[in-house]
Amino acid sequence: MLPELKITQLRHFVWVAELKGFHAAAEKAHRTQPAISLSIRDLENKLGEGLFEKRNAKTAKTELTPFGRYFLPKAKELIAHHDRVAEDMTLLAEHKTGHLRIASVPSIATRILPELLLQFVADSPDLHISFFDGNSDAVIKMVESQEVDFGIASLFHEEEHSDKSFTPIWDDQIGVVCPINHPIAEFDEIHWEELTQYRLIGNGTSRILEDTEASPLLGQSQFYISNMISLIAMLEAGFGITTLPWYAVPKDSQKLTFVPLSSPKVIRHIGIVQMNNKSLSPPAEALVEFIKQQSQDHQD
Amino acid sequence: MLPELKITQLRHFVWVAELKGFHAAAEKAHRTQPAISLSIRDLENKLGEGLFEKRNAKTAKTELTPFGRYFLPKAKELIAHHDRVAEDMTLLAEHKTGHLRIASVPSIATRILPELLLQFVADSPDLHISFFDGNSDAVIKMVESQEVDFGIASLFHEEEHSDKSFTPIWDDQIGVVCPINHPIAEFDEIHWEELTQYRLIGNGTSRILEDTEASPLLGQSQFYISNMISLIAMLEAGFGITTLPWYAVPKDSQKLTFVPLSSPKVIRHIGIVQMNNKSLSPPAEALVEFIKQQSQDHQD
DNA sequence: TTTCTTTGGTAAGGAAAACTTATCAACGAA
DNA sequence: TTCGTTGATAAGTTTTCCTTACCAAAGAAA
Repeated sequence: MLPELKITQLRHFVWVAELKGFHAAAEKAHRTQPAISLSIRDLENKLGEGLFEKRNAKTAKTELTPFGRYFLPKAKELIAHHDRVAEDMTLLAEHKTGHLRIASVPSIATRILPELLLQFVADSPDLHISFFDGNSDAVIKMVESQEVDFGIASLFHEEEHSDKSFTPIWDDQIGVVCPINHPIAEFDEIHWEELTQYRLIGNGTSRILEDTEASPLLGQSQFYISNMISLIAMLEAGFGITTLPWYAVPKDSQKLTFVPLSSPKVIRHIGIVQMNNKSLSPPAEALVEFIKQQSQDHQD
Repeated sequence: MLPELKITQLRHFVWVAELKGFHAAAEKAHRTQPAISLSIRDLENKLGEGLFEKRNAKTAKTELTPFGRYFLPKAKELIAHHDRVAEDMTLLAEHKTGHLRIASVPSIATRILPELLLQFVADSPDLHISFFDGNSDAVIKMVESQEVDFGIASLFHEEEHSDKSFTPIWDDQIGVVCPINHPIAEFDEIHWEELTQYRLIGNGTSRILEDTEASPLLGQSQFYISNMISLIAMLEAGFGITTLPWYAVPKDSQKLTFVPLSSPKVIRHIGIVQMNNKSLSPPAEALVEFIKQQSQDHQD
């Protein structure tokens, strides 16, 4: 019942009106002049009224009818609205804008994400990012409840989470962290049994060793420190040694060093967790791609 | 560079989203389901991002992606805006709304226009009308300066006004107005020379007779009254008689009667004056058409 | 389980819309 | 007058859109 006005037609109309000529408008539209003529005529038919003064008669200038004059600002507004929406959506699709929510385990959150996000955000000034951290279980829970677009976690058992998918990105090897002047600091790698003679401090990541041959180490620990800051302080004070995944070791520590465990060689796969049937928002998708790309580059 | 979103496509998208299905949307759009599928796919390609969750996979329900969810309200707004504009313009073209300015000579203004406008406005509740009256010269001036959309006037000499067009509507015959008990009230028509024996009052319309054989009458007039109300009062008081065009005679006078002049038979053509190269606004055009139609009907 | 029904996606052909080239008439300027 | 410009018009082609016919997947019912 209502006519369906095409944005293109409105543009033609506005151009003819503002450039005062069909030829000029045609050039601007990258069309030929008859195309514009027909487009305008069609628009006039749809609206049921002439937009320009009868142009076959002796009139020289292309001039709007009162009806056309009334229509012009409305057409311009509608075009502007359309362009605003189109631009918004395009920017969003190109992840230049939007809101991104992610959750990550602390190790990646502190060691990897900061500079990675910095790079990612560089050409997306309007992108808002909400960031949460927690252990892998917490991260997975947030993915499940869709509080976040995706999560970065380890300890992922596909059997228990058939509704989610896991894409491994980082291989995080467990090793021993000790002061640089500690005897084992010289080692290139170390066997778990060699640790028994030292004071081992347990921490939140220790349970990774639970199902390995090194599990006896866990019972041996006299100290358990869950807070990472405190743990590092204790280690730096020479209080003892601990096992940690590589990415959980502070990057710039002058006083600590990392020696990989050769046996058991425990590799913790950390990667991206997302819901299977939910596709990601464009910025989220873009970040995931960016992460994959970056980790690829770093491996080469 | 920016994609050009078609309103139709947006409608399809909104329908699929709100009716939660392509089939339902297809029915609403009076299209087949594949048409909707293709329309949505095209829209997705334009935006560069999926709007609905991948539907080939095991997902049952038609569900929006986050991107689609974000787009939905914007699409609805844009459609609403479009419809508002389309409706506005359609109403305007159908003269259901708008602003109409006309000028008319008093005779038509008082005798014809009131009930004619009443009829015309009946189905156009939002139509605003500005009305001016004046003698023919004044009316034509207002048309020239485009203060009014068109004018209703007589005394039109095409030679002097080649930039305007005149459409005669009413034929207004000059006659004698006298009290009903006056001797000439009995006549069916009258010759100008028969008037010389009575006291003739001149008025604003008298100069119509200037170029006719009856011009001697003008010099004979002892009284001249320009104001119509006063003139009528004088006539009703039996002070004398006058010549007037038929349409200038008060319609419902109980005390006066009109006797046409048979010689000279002076017919004053009253009609519509408008600019040649300016087309009328839709309501103006509609009123002109309405007037033509009405006068036609009344003649039959 | 198998079958039926519903979902939407895909392919191929045809109708409709949009655009092109070629041409025309009208007007203004040189 | 002639030329250069305006936009309208006709005919034909390209592109877009839509249709019919068919398919695969998944949920419901037998």
